[in-house]
Amino acid sequence: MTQVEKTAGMFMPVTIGRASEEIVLQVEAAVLDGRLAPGERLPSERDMQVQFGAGRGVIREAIKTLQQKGLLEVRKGAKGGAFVRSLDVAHVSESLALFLKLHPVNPEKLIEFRETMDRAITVLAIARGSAADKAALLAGAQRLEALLREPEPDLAATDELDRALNLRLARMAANPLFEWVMSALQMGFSSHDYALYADPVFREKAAANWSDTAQAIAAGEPARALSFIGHHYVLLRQCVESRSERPGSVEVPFLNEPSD
Amino acid sequence: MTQVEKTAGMFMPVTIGRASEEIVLQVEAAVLDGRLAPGERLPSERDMQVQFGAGRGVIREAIKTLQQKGLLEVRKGAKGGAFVRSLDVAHVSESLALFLKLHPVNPEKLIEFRETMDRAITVLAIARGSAADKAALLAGAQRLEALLREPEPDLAATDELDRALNLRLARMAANPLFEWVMSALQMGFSSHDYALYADPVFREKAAANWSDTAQAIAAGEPARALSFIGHHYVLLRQCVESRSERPGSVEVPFLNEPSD
DNA sequence: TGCAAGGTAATGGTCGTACCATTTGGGGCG
DNA sequence: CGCCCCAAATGGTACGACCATTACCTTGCA
Repeated sequence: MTQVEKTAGMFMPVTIGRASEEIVLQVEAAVLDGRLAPGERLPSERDMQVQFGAGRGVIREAIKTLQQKGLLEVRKGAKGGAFVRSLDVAHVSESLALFLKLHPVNPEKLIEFRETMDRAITVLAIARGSAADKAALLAGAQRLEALLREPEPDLAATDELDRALNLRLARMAANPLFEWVMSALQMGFSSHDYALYADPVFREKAAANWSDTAQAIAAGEPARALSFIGHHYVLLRQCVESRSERPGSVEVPFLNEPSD
Repeated sequence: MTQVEKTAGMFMPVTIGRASEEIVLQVEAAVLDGRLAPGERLPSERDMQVQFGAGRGVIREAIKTLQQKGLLEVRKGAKGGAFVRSLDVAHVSESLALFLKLHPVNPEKLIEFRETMDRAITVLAIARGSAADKAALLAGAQRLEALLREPEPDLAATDELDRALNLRLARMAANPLFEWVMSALQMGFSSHDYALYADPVFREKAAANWSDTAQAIAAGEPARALSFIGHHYVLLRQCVESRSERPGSVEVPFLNEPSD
């Protein structure tokens, strides 16, 4: 390594307390104030071992922490190493999603919250979404409807498409905070919509309603769109309530284990 | 360790891919489906080394990751070890704060999101909040107004009180999701509010408006309350815009470092 | 000359061992 | 009976070795 490291002198040997925490703080500070930009590469573990005056295990633990924080991305092999990463909103959503998985909420509360978000997002998306976005949303909704009208719908595929559509809609709102929350909600719980599409009674109505909603959005008709959204959540509430009336598997209602 | 570990047979030796990731997944799964409850202690690193059939470094890296996720808390010394922790919303806040530091979102987006939440919360709080809650909210708002009318207001105190009022309002909505999301975003908001209360021009109006809002909520008048909330955000927008017009200290606008 | 195959060096991933630092708890001594 | 000190448990750190993967370069063949 004859090439001069940019990070030469950027880091101080650690002396106090938990060494790895100290390293995390130093690197994090360097990223936050721009001394390290996204895409830049940190020295190799063995070089940092020298710069920080610490053992390699400590360096690796610090990198692991920073990786988990979403600040670093690690590639192996020659020209590999730890690279500064531009933290994306999905990472923050994961954090919230994990929290939500550990704190089960009443389905009604979840529906209430989602409906609130959905209404706000829809209005914003109509105002800000591009024509291409709206066309794509409509096409997706119609594809979802087609999938759901098949005699034996692929629920995994429809669930996935439903998620993608919701996420696209949130993105059209052009406000990362809405995107963050919706994305977290999707990661945190998902089986409501899944259940909605699982029931053949609700499936068709919900599918048609999605298309209607997308059409209203594409046409720039917020009032119509909000009506359809209201309809969607009426269906969802009916579906959830009808399931909770039936005994059996009521105890663990809406948290699906990501079984792998 | 003659005592039988509860975790005996709970974990499988790792064989595939990145070993530490595999361990993280196994422990996370155990926590998520309740096999490991908050407060419980995992085996010692040396024991897990045997259970997972991996080196100690790998175990430690997995623990570090889980610690960073907020799922574990590590204590050293005898009777120490890794303990399952009940993930709190503050952890999500940290994650979001880091994101906001790296991707400063337009203050307008922040305000937009918050206004949406606030309107929904207000309507719910009026419908569901107890009389005692409403009285306490009103009393707090009036105390805030009194504090802000002093010639030299204690901005730290008013900021704290404002925070408490917002949190109380969110709690009155009786939907934990609103409360969590508002909590997670508190620190993104706080410097805006700080600016609002720091400016003597806006201070008085905002203070009076808080009281008006609380009064409308206490009186069960949603339309009035929403009008006042609209007024609040008009003020906030004016304040932010007037600050962004003035050069100087615009670079570091709204995130205050939680220095500890 | 061009391209493909194999070698080589850089680098993260894993393992093992040894030792240090901290905390708990109990046993011995006053 | 109470205080102090030592021993055990356990996380924290260091060092060294080797493996696996990857990018790059050299060599040799067409």
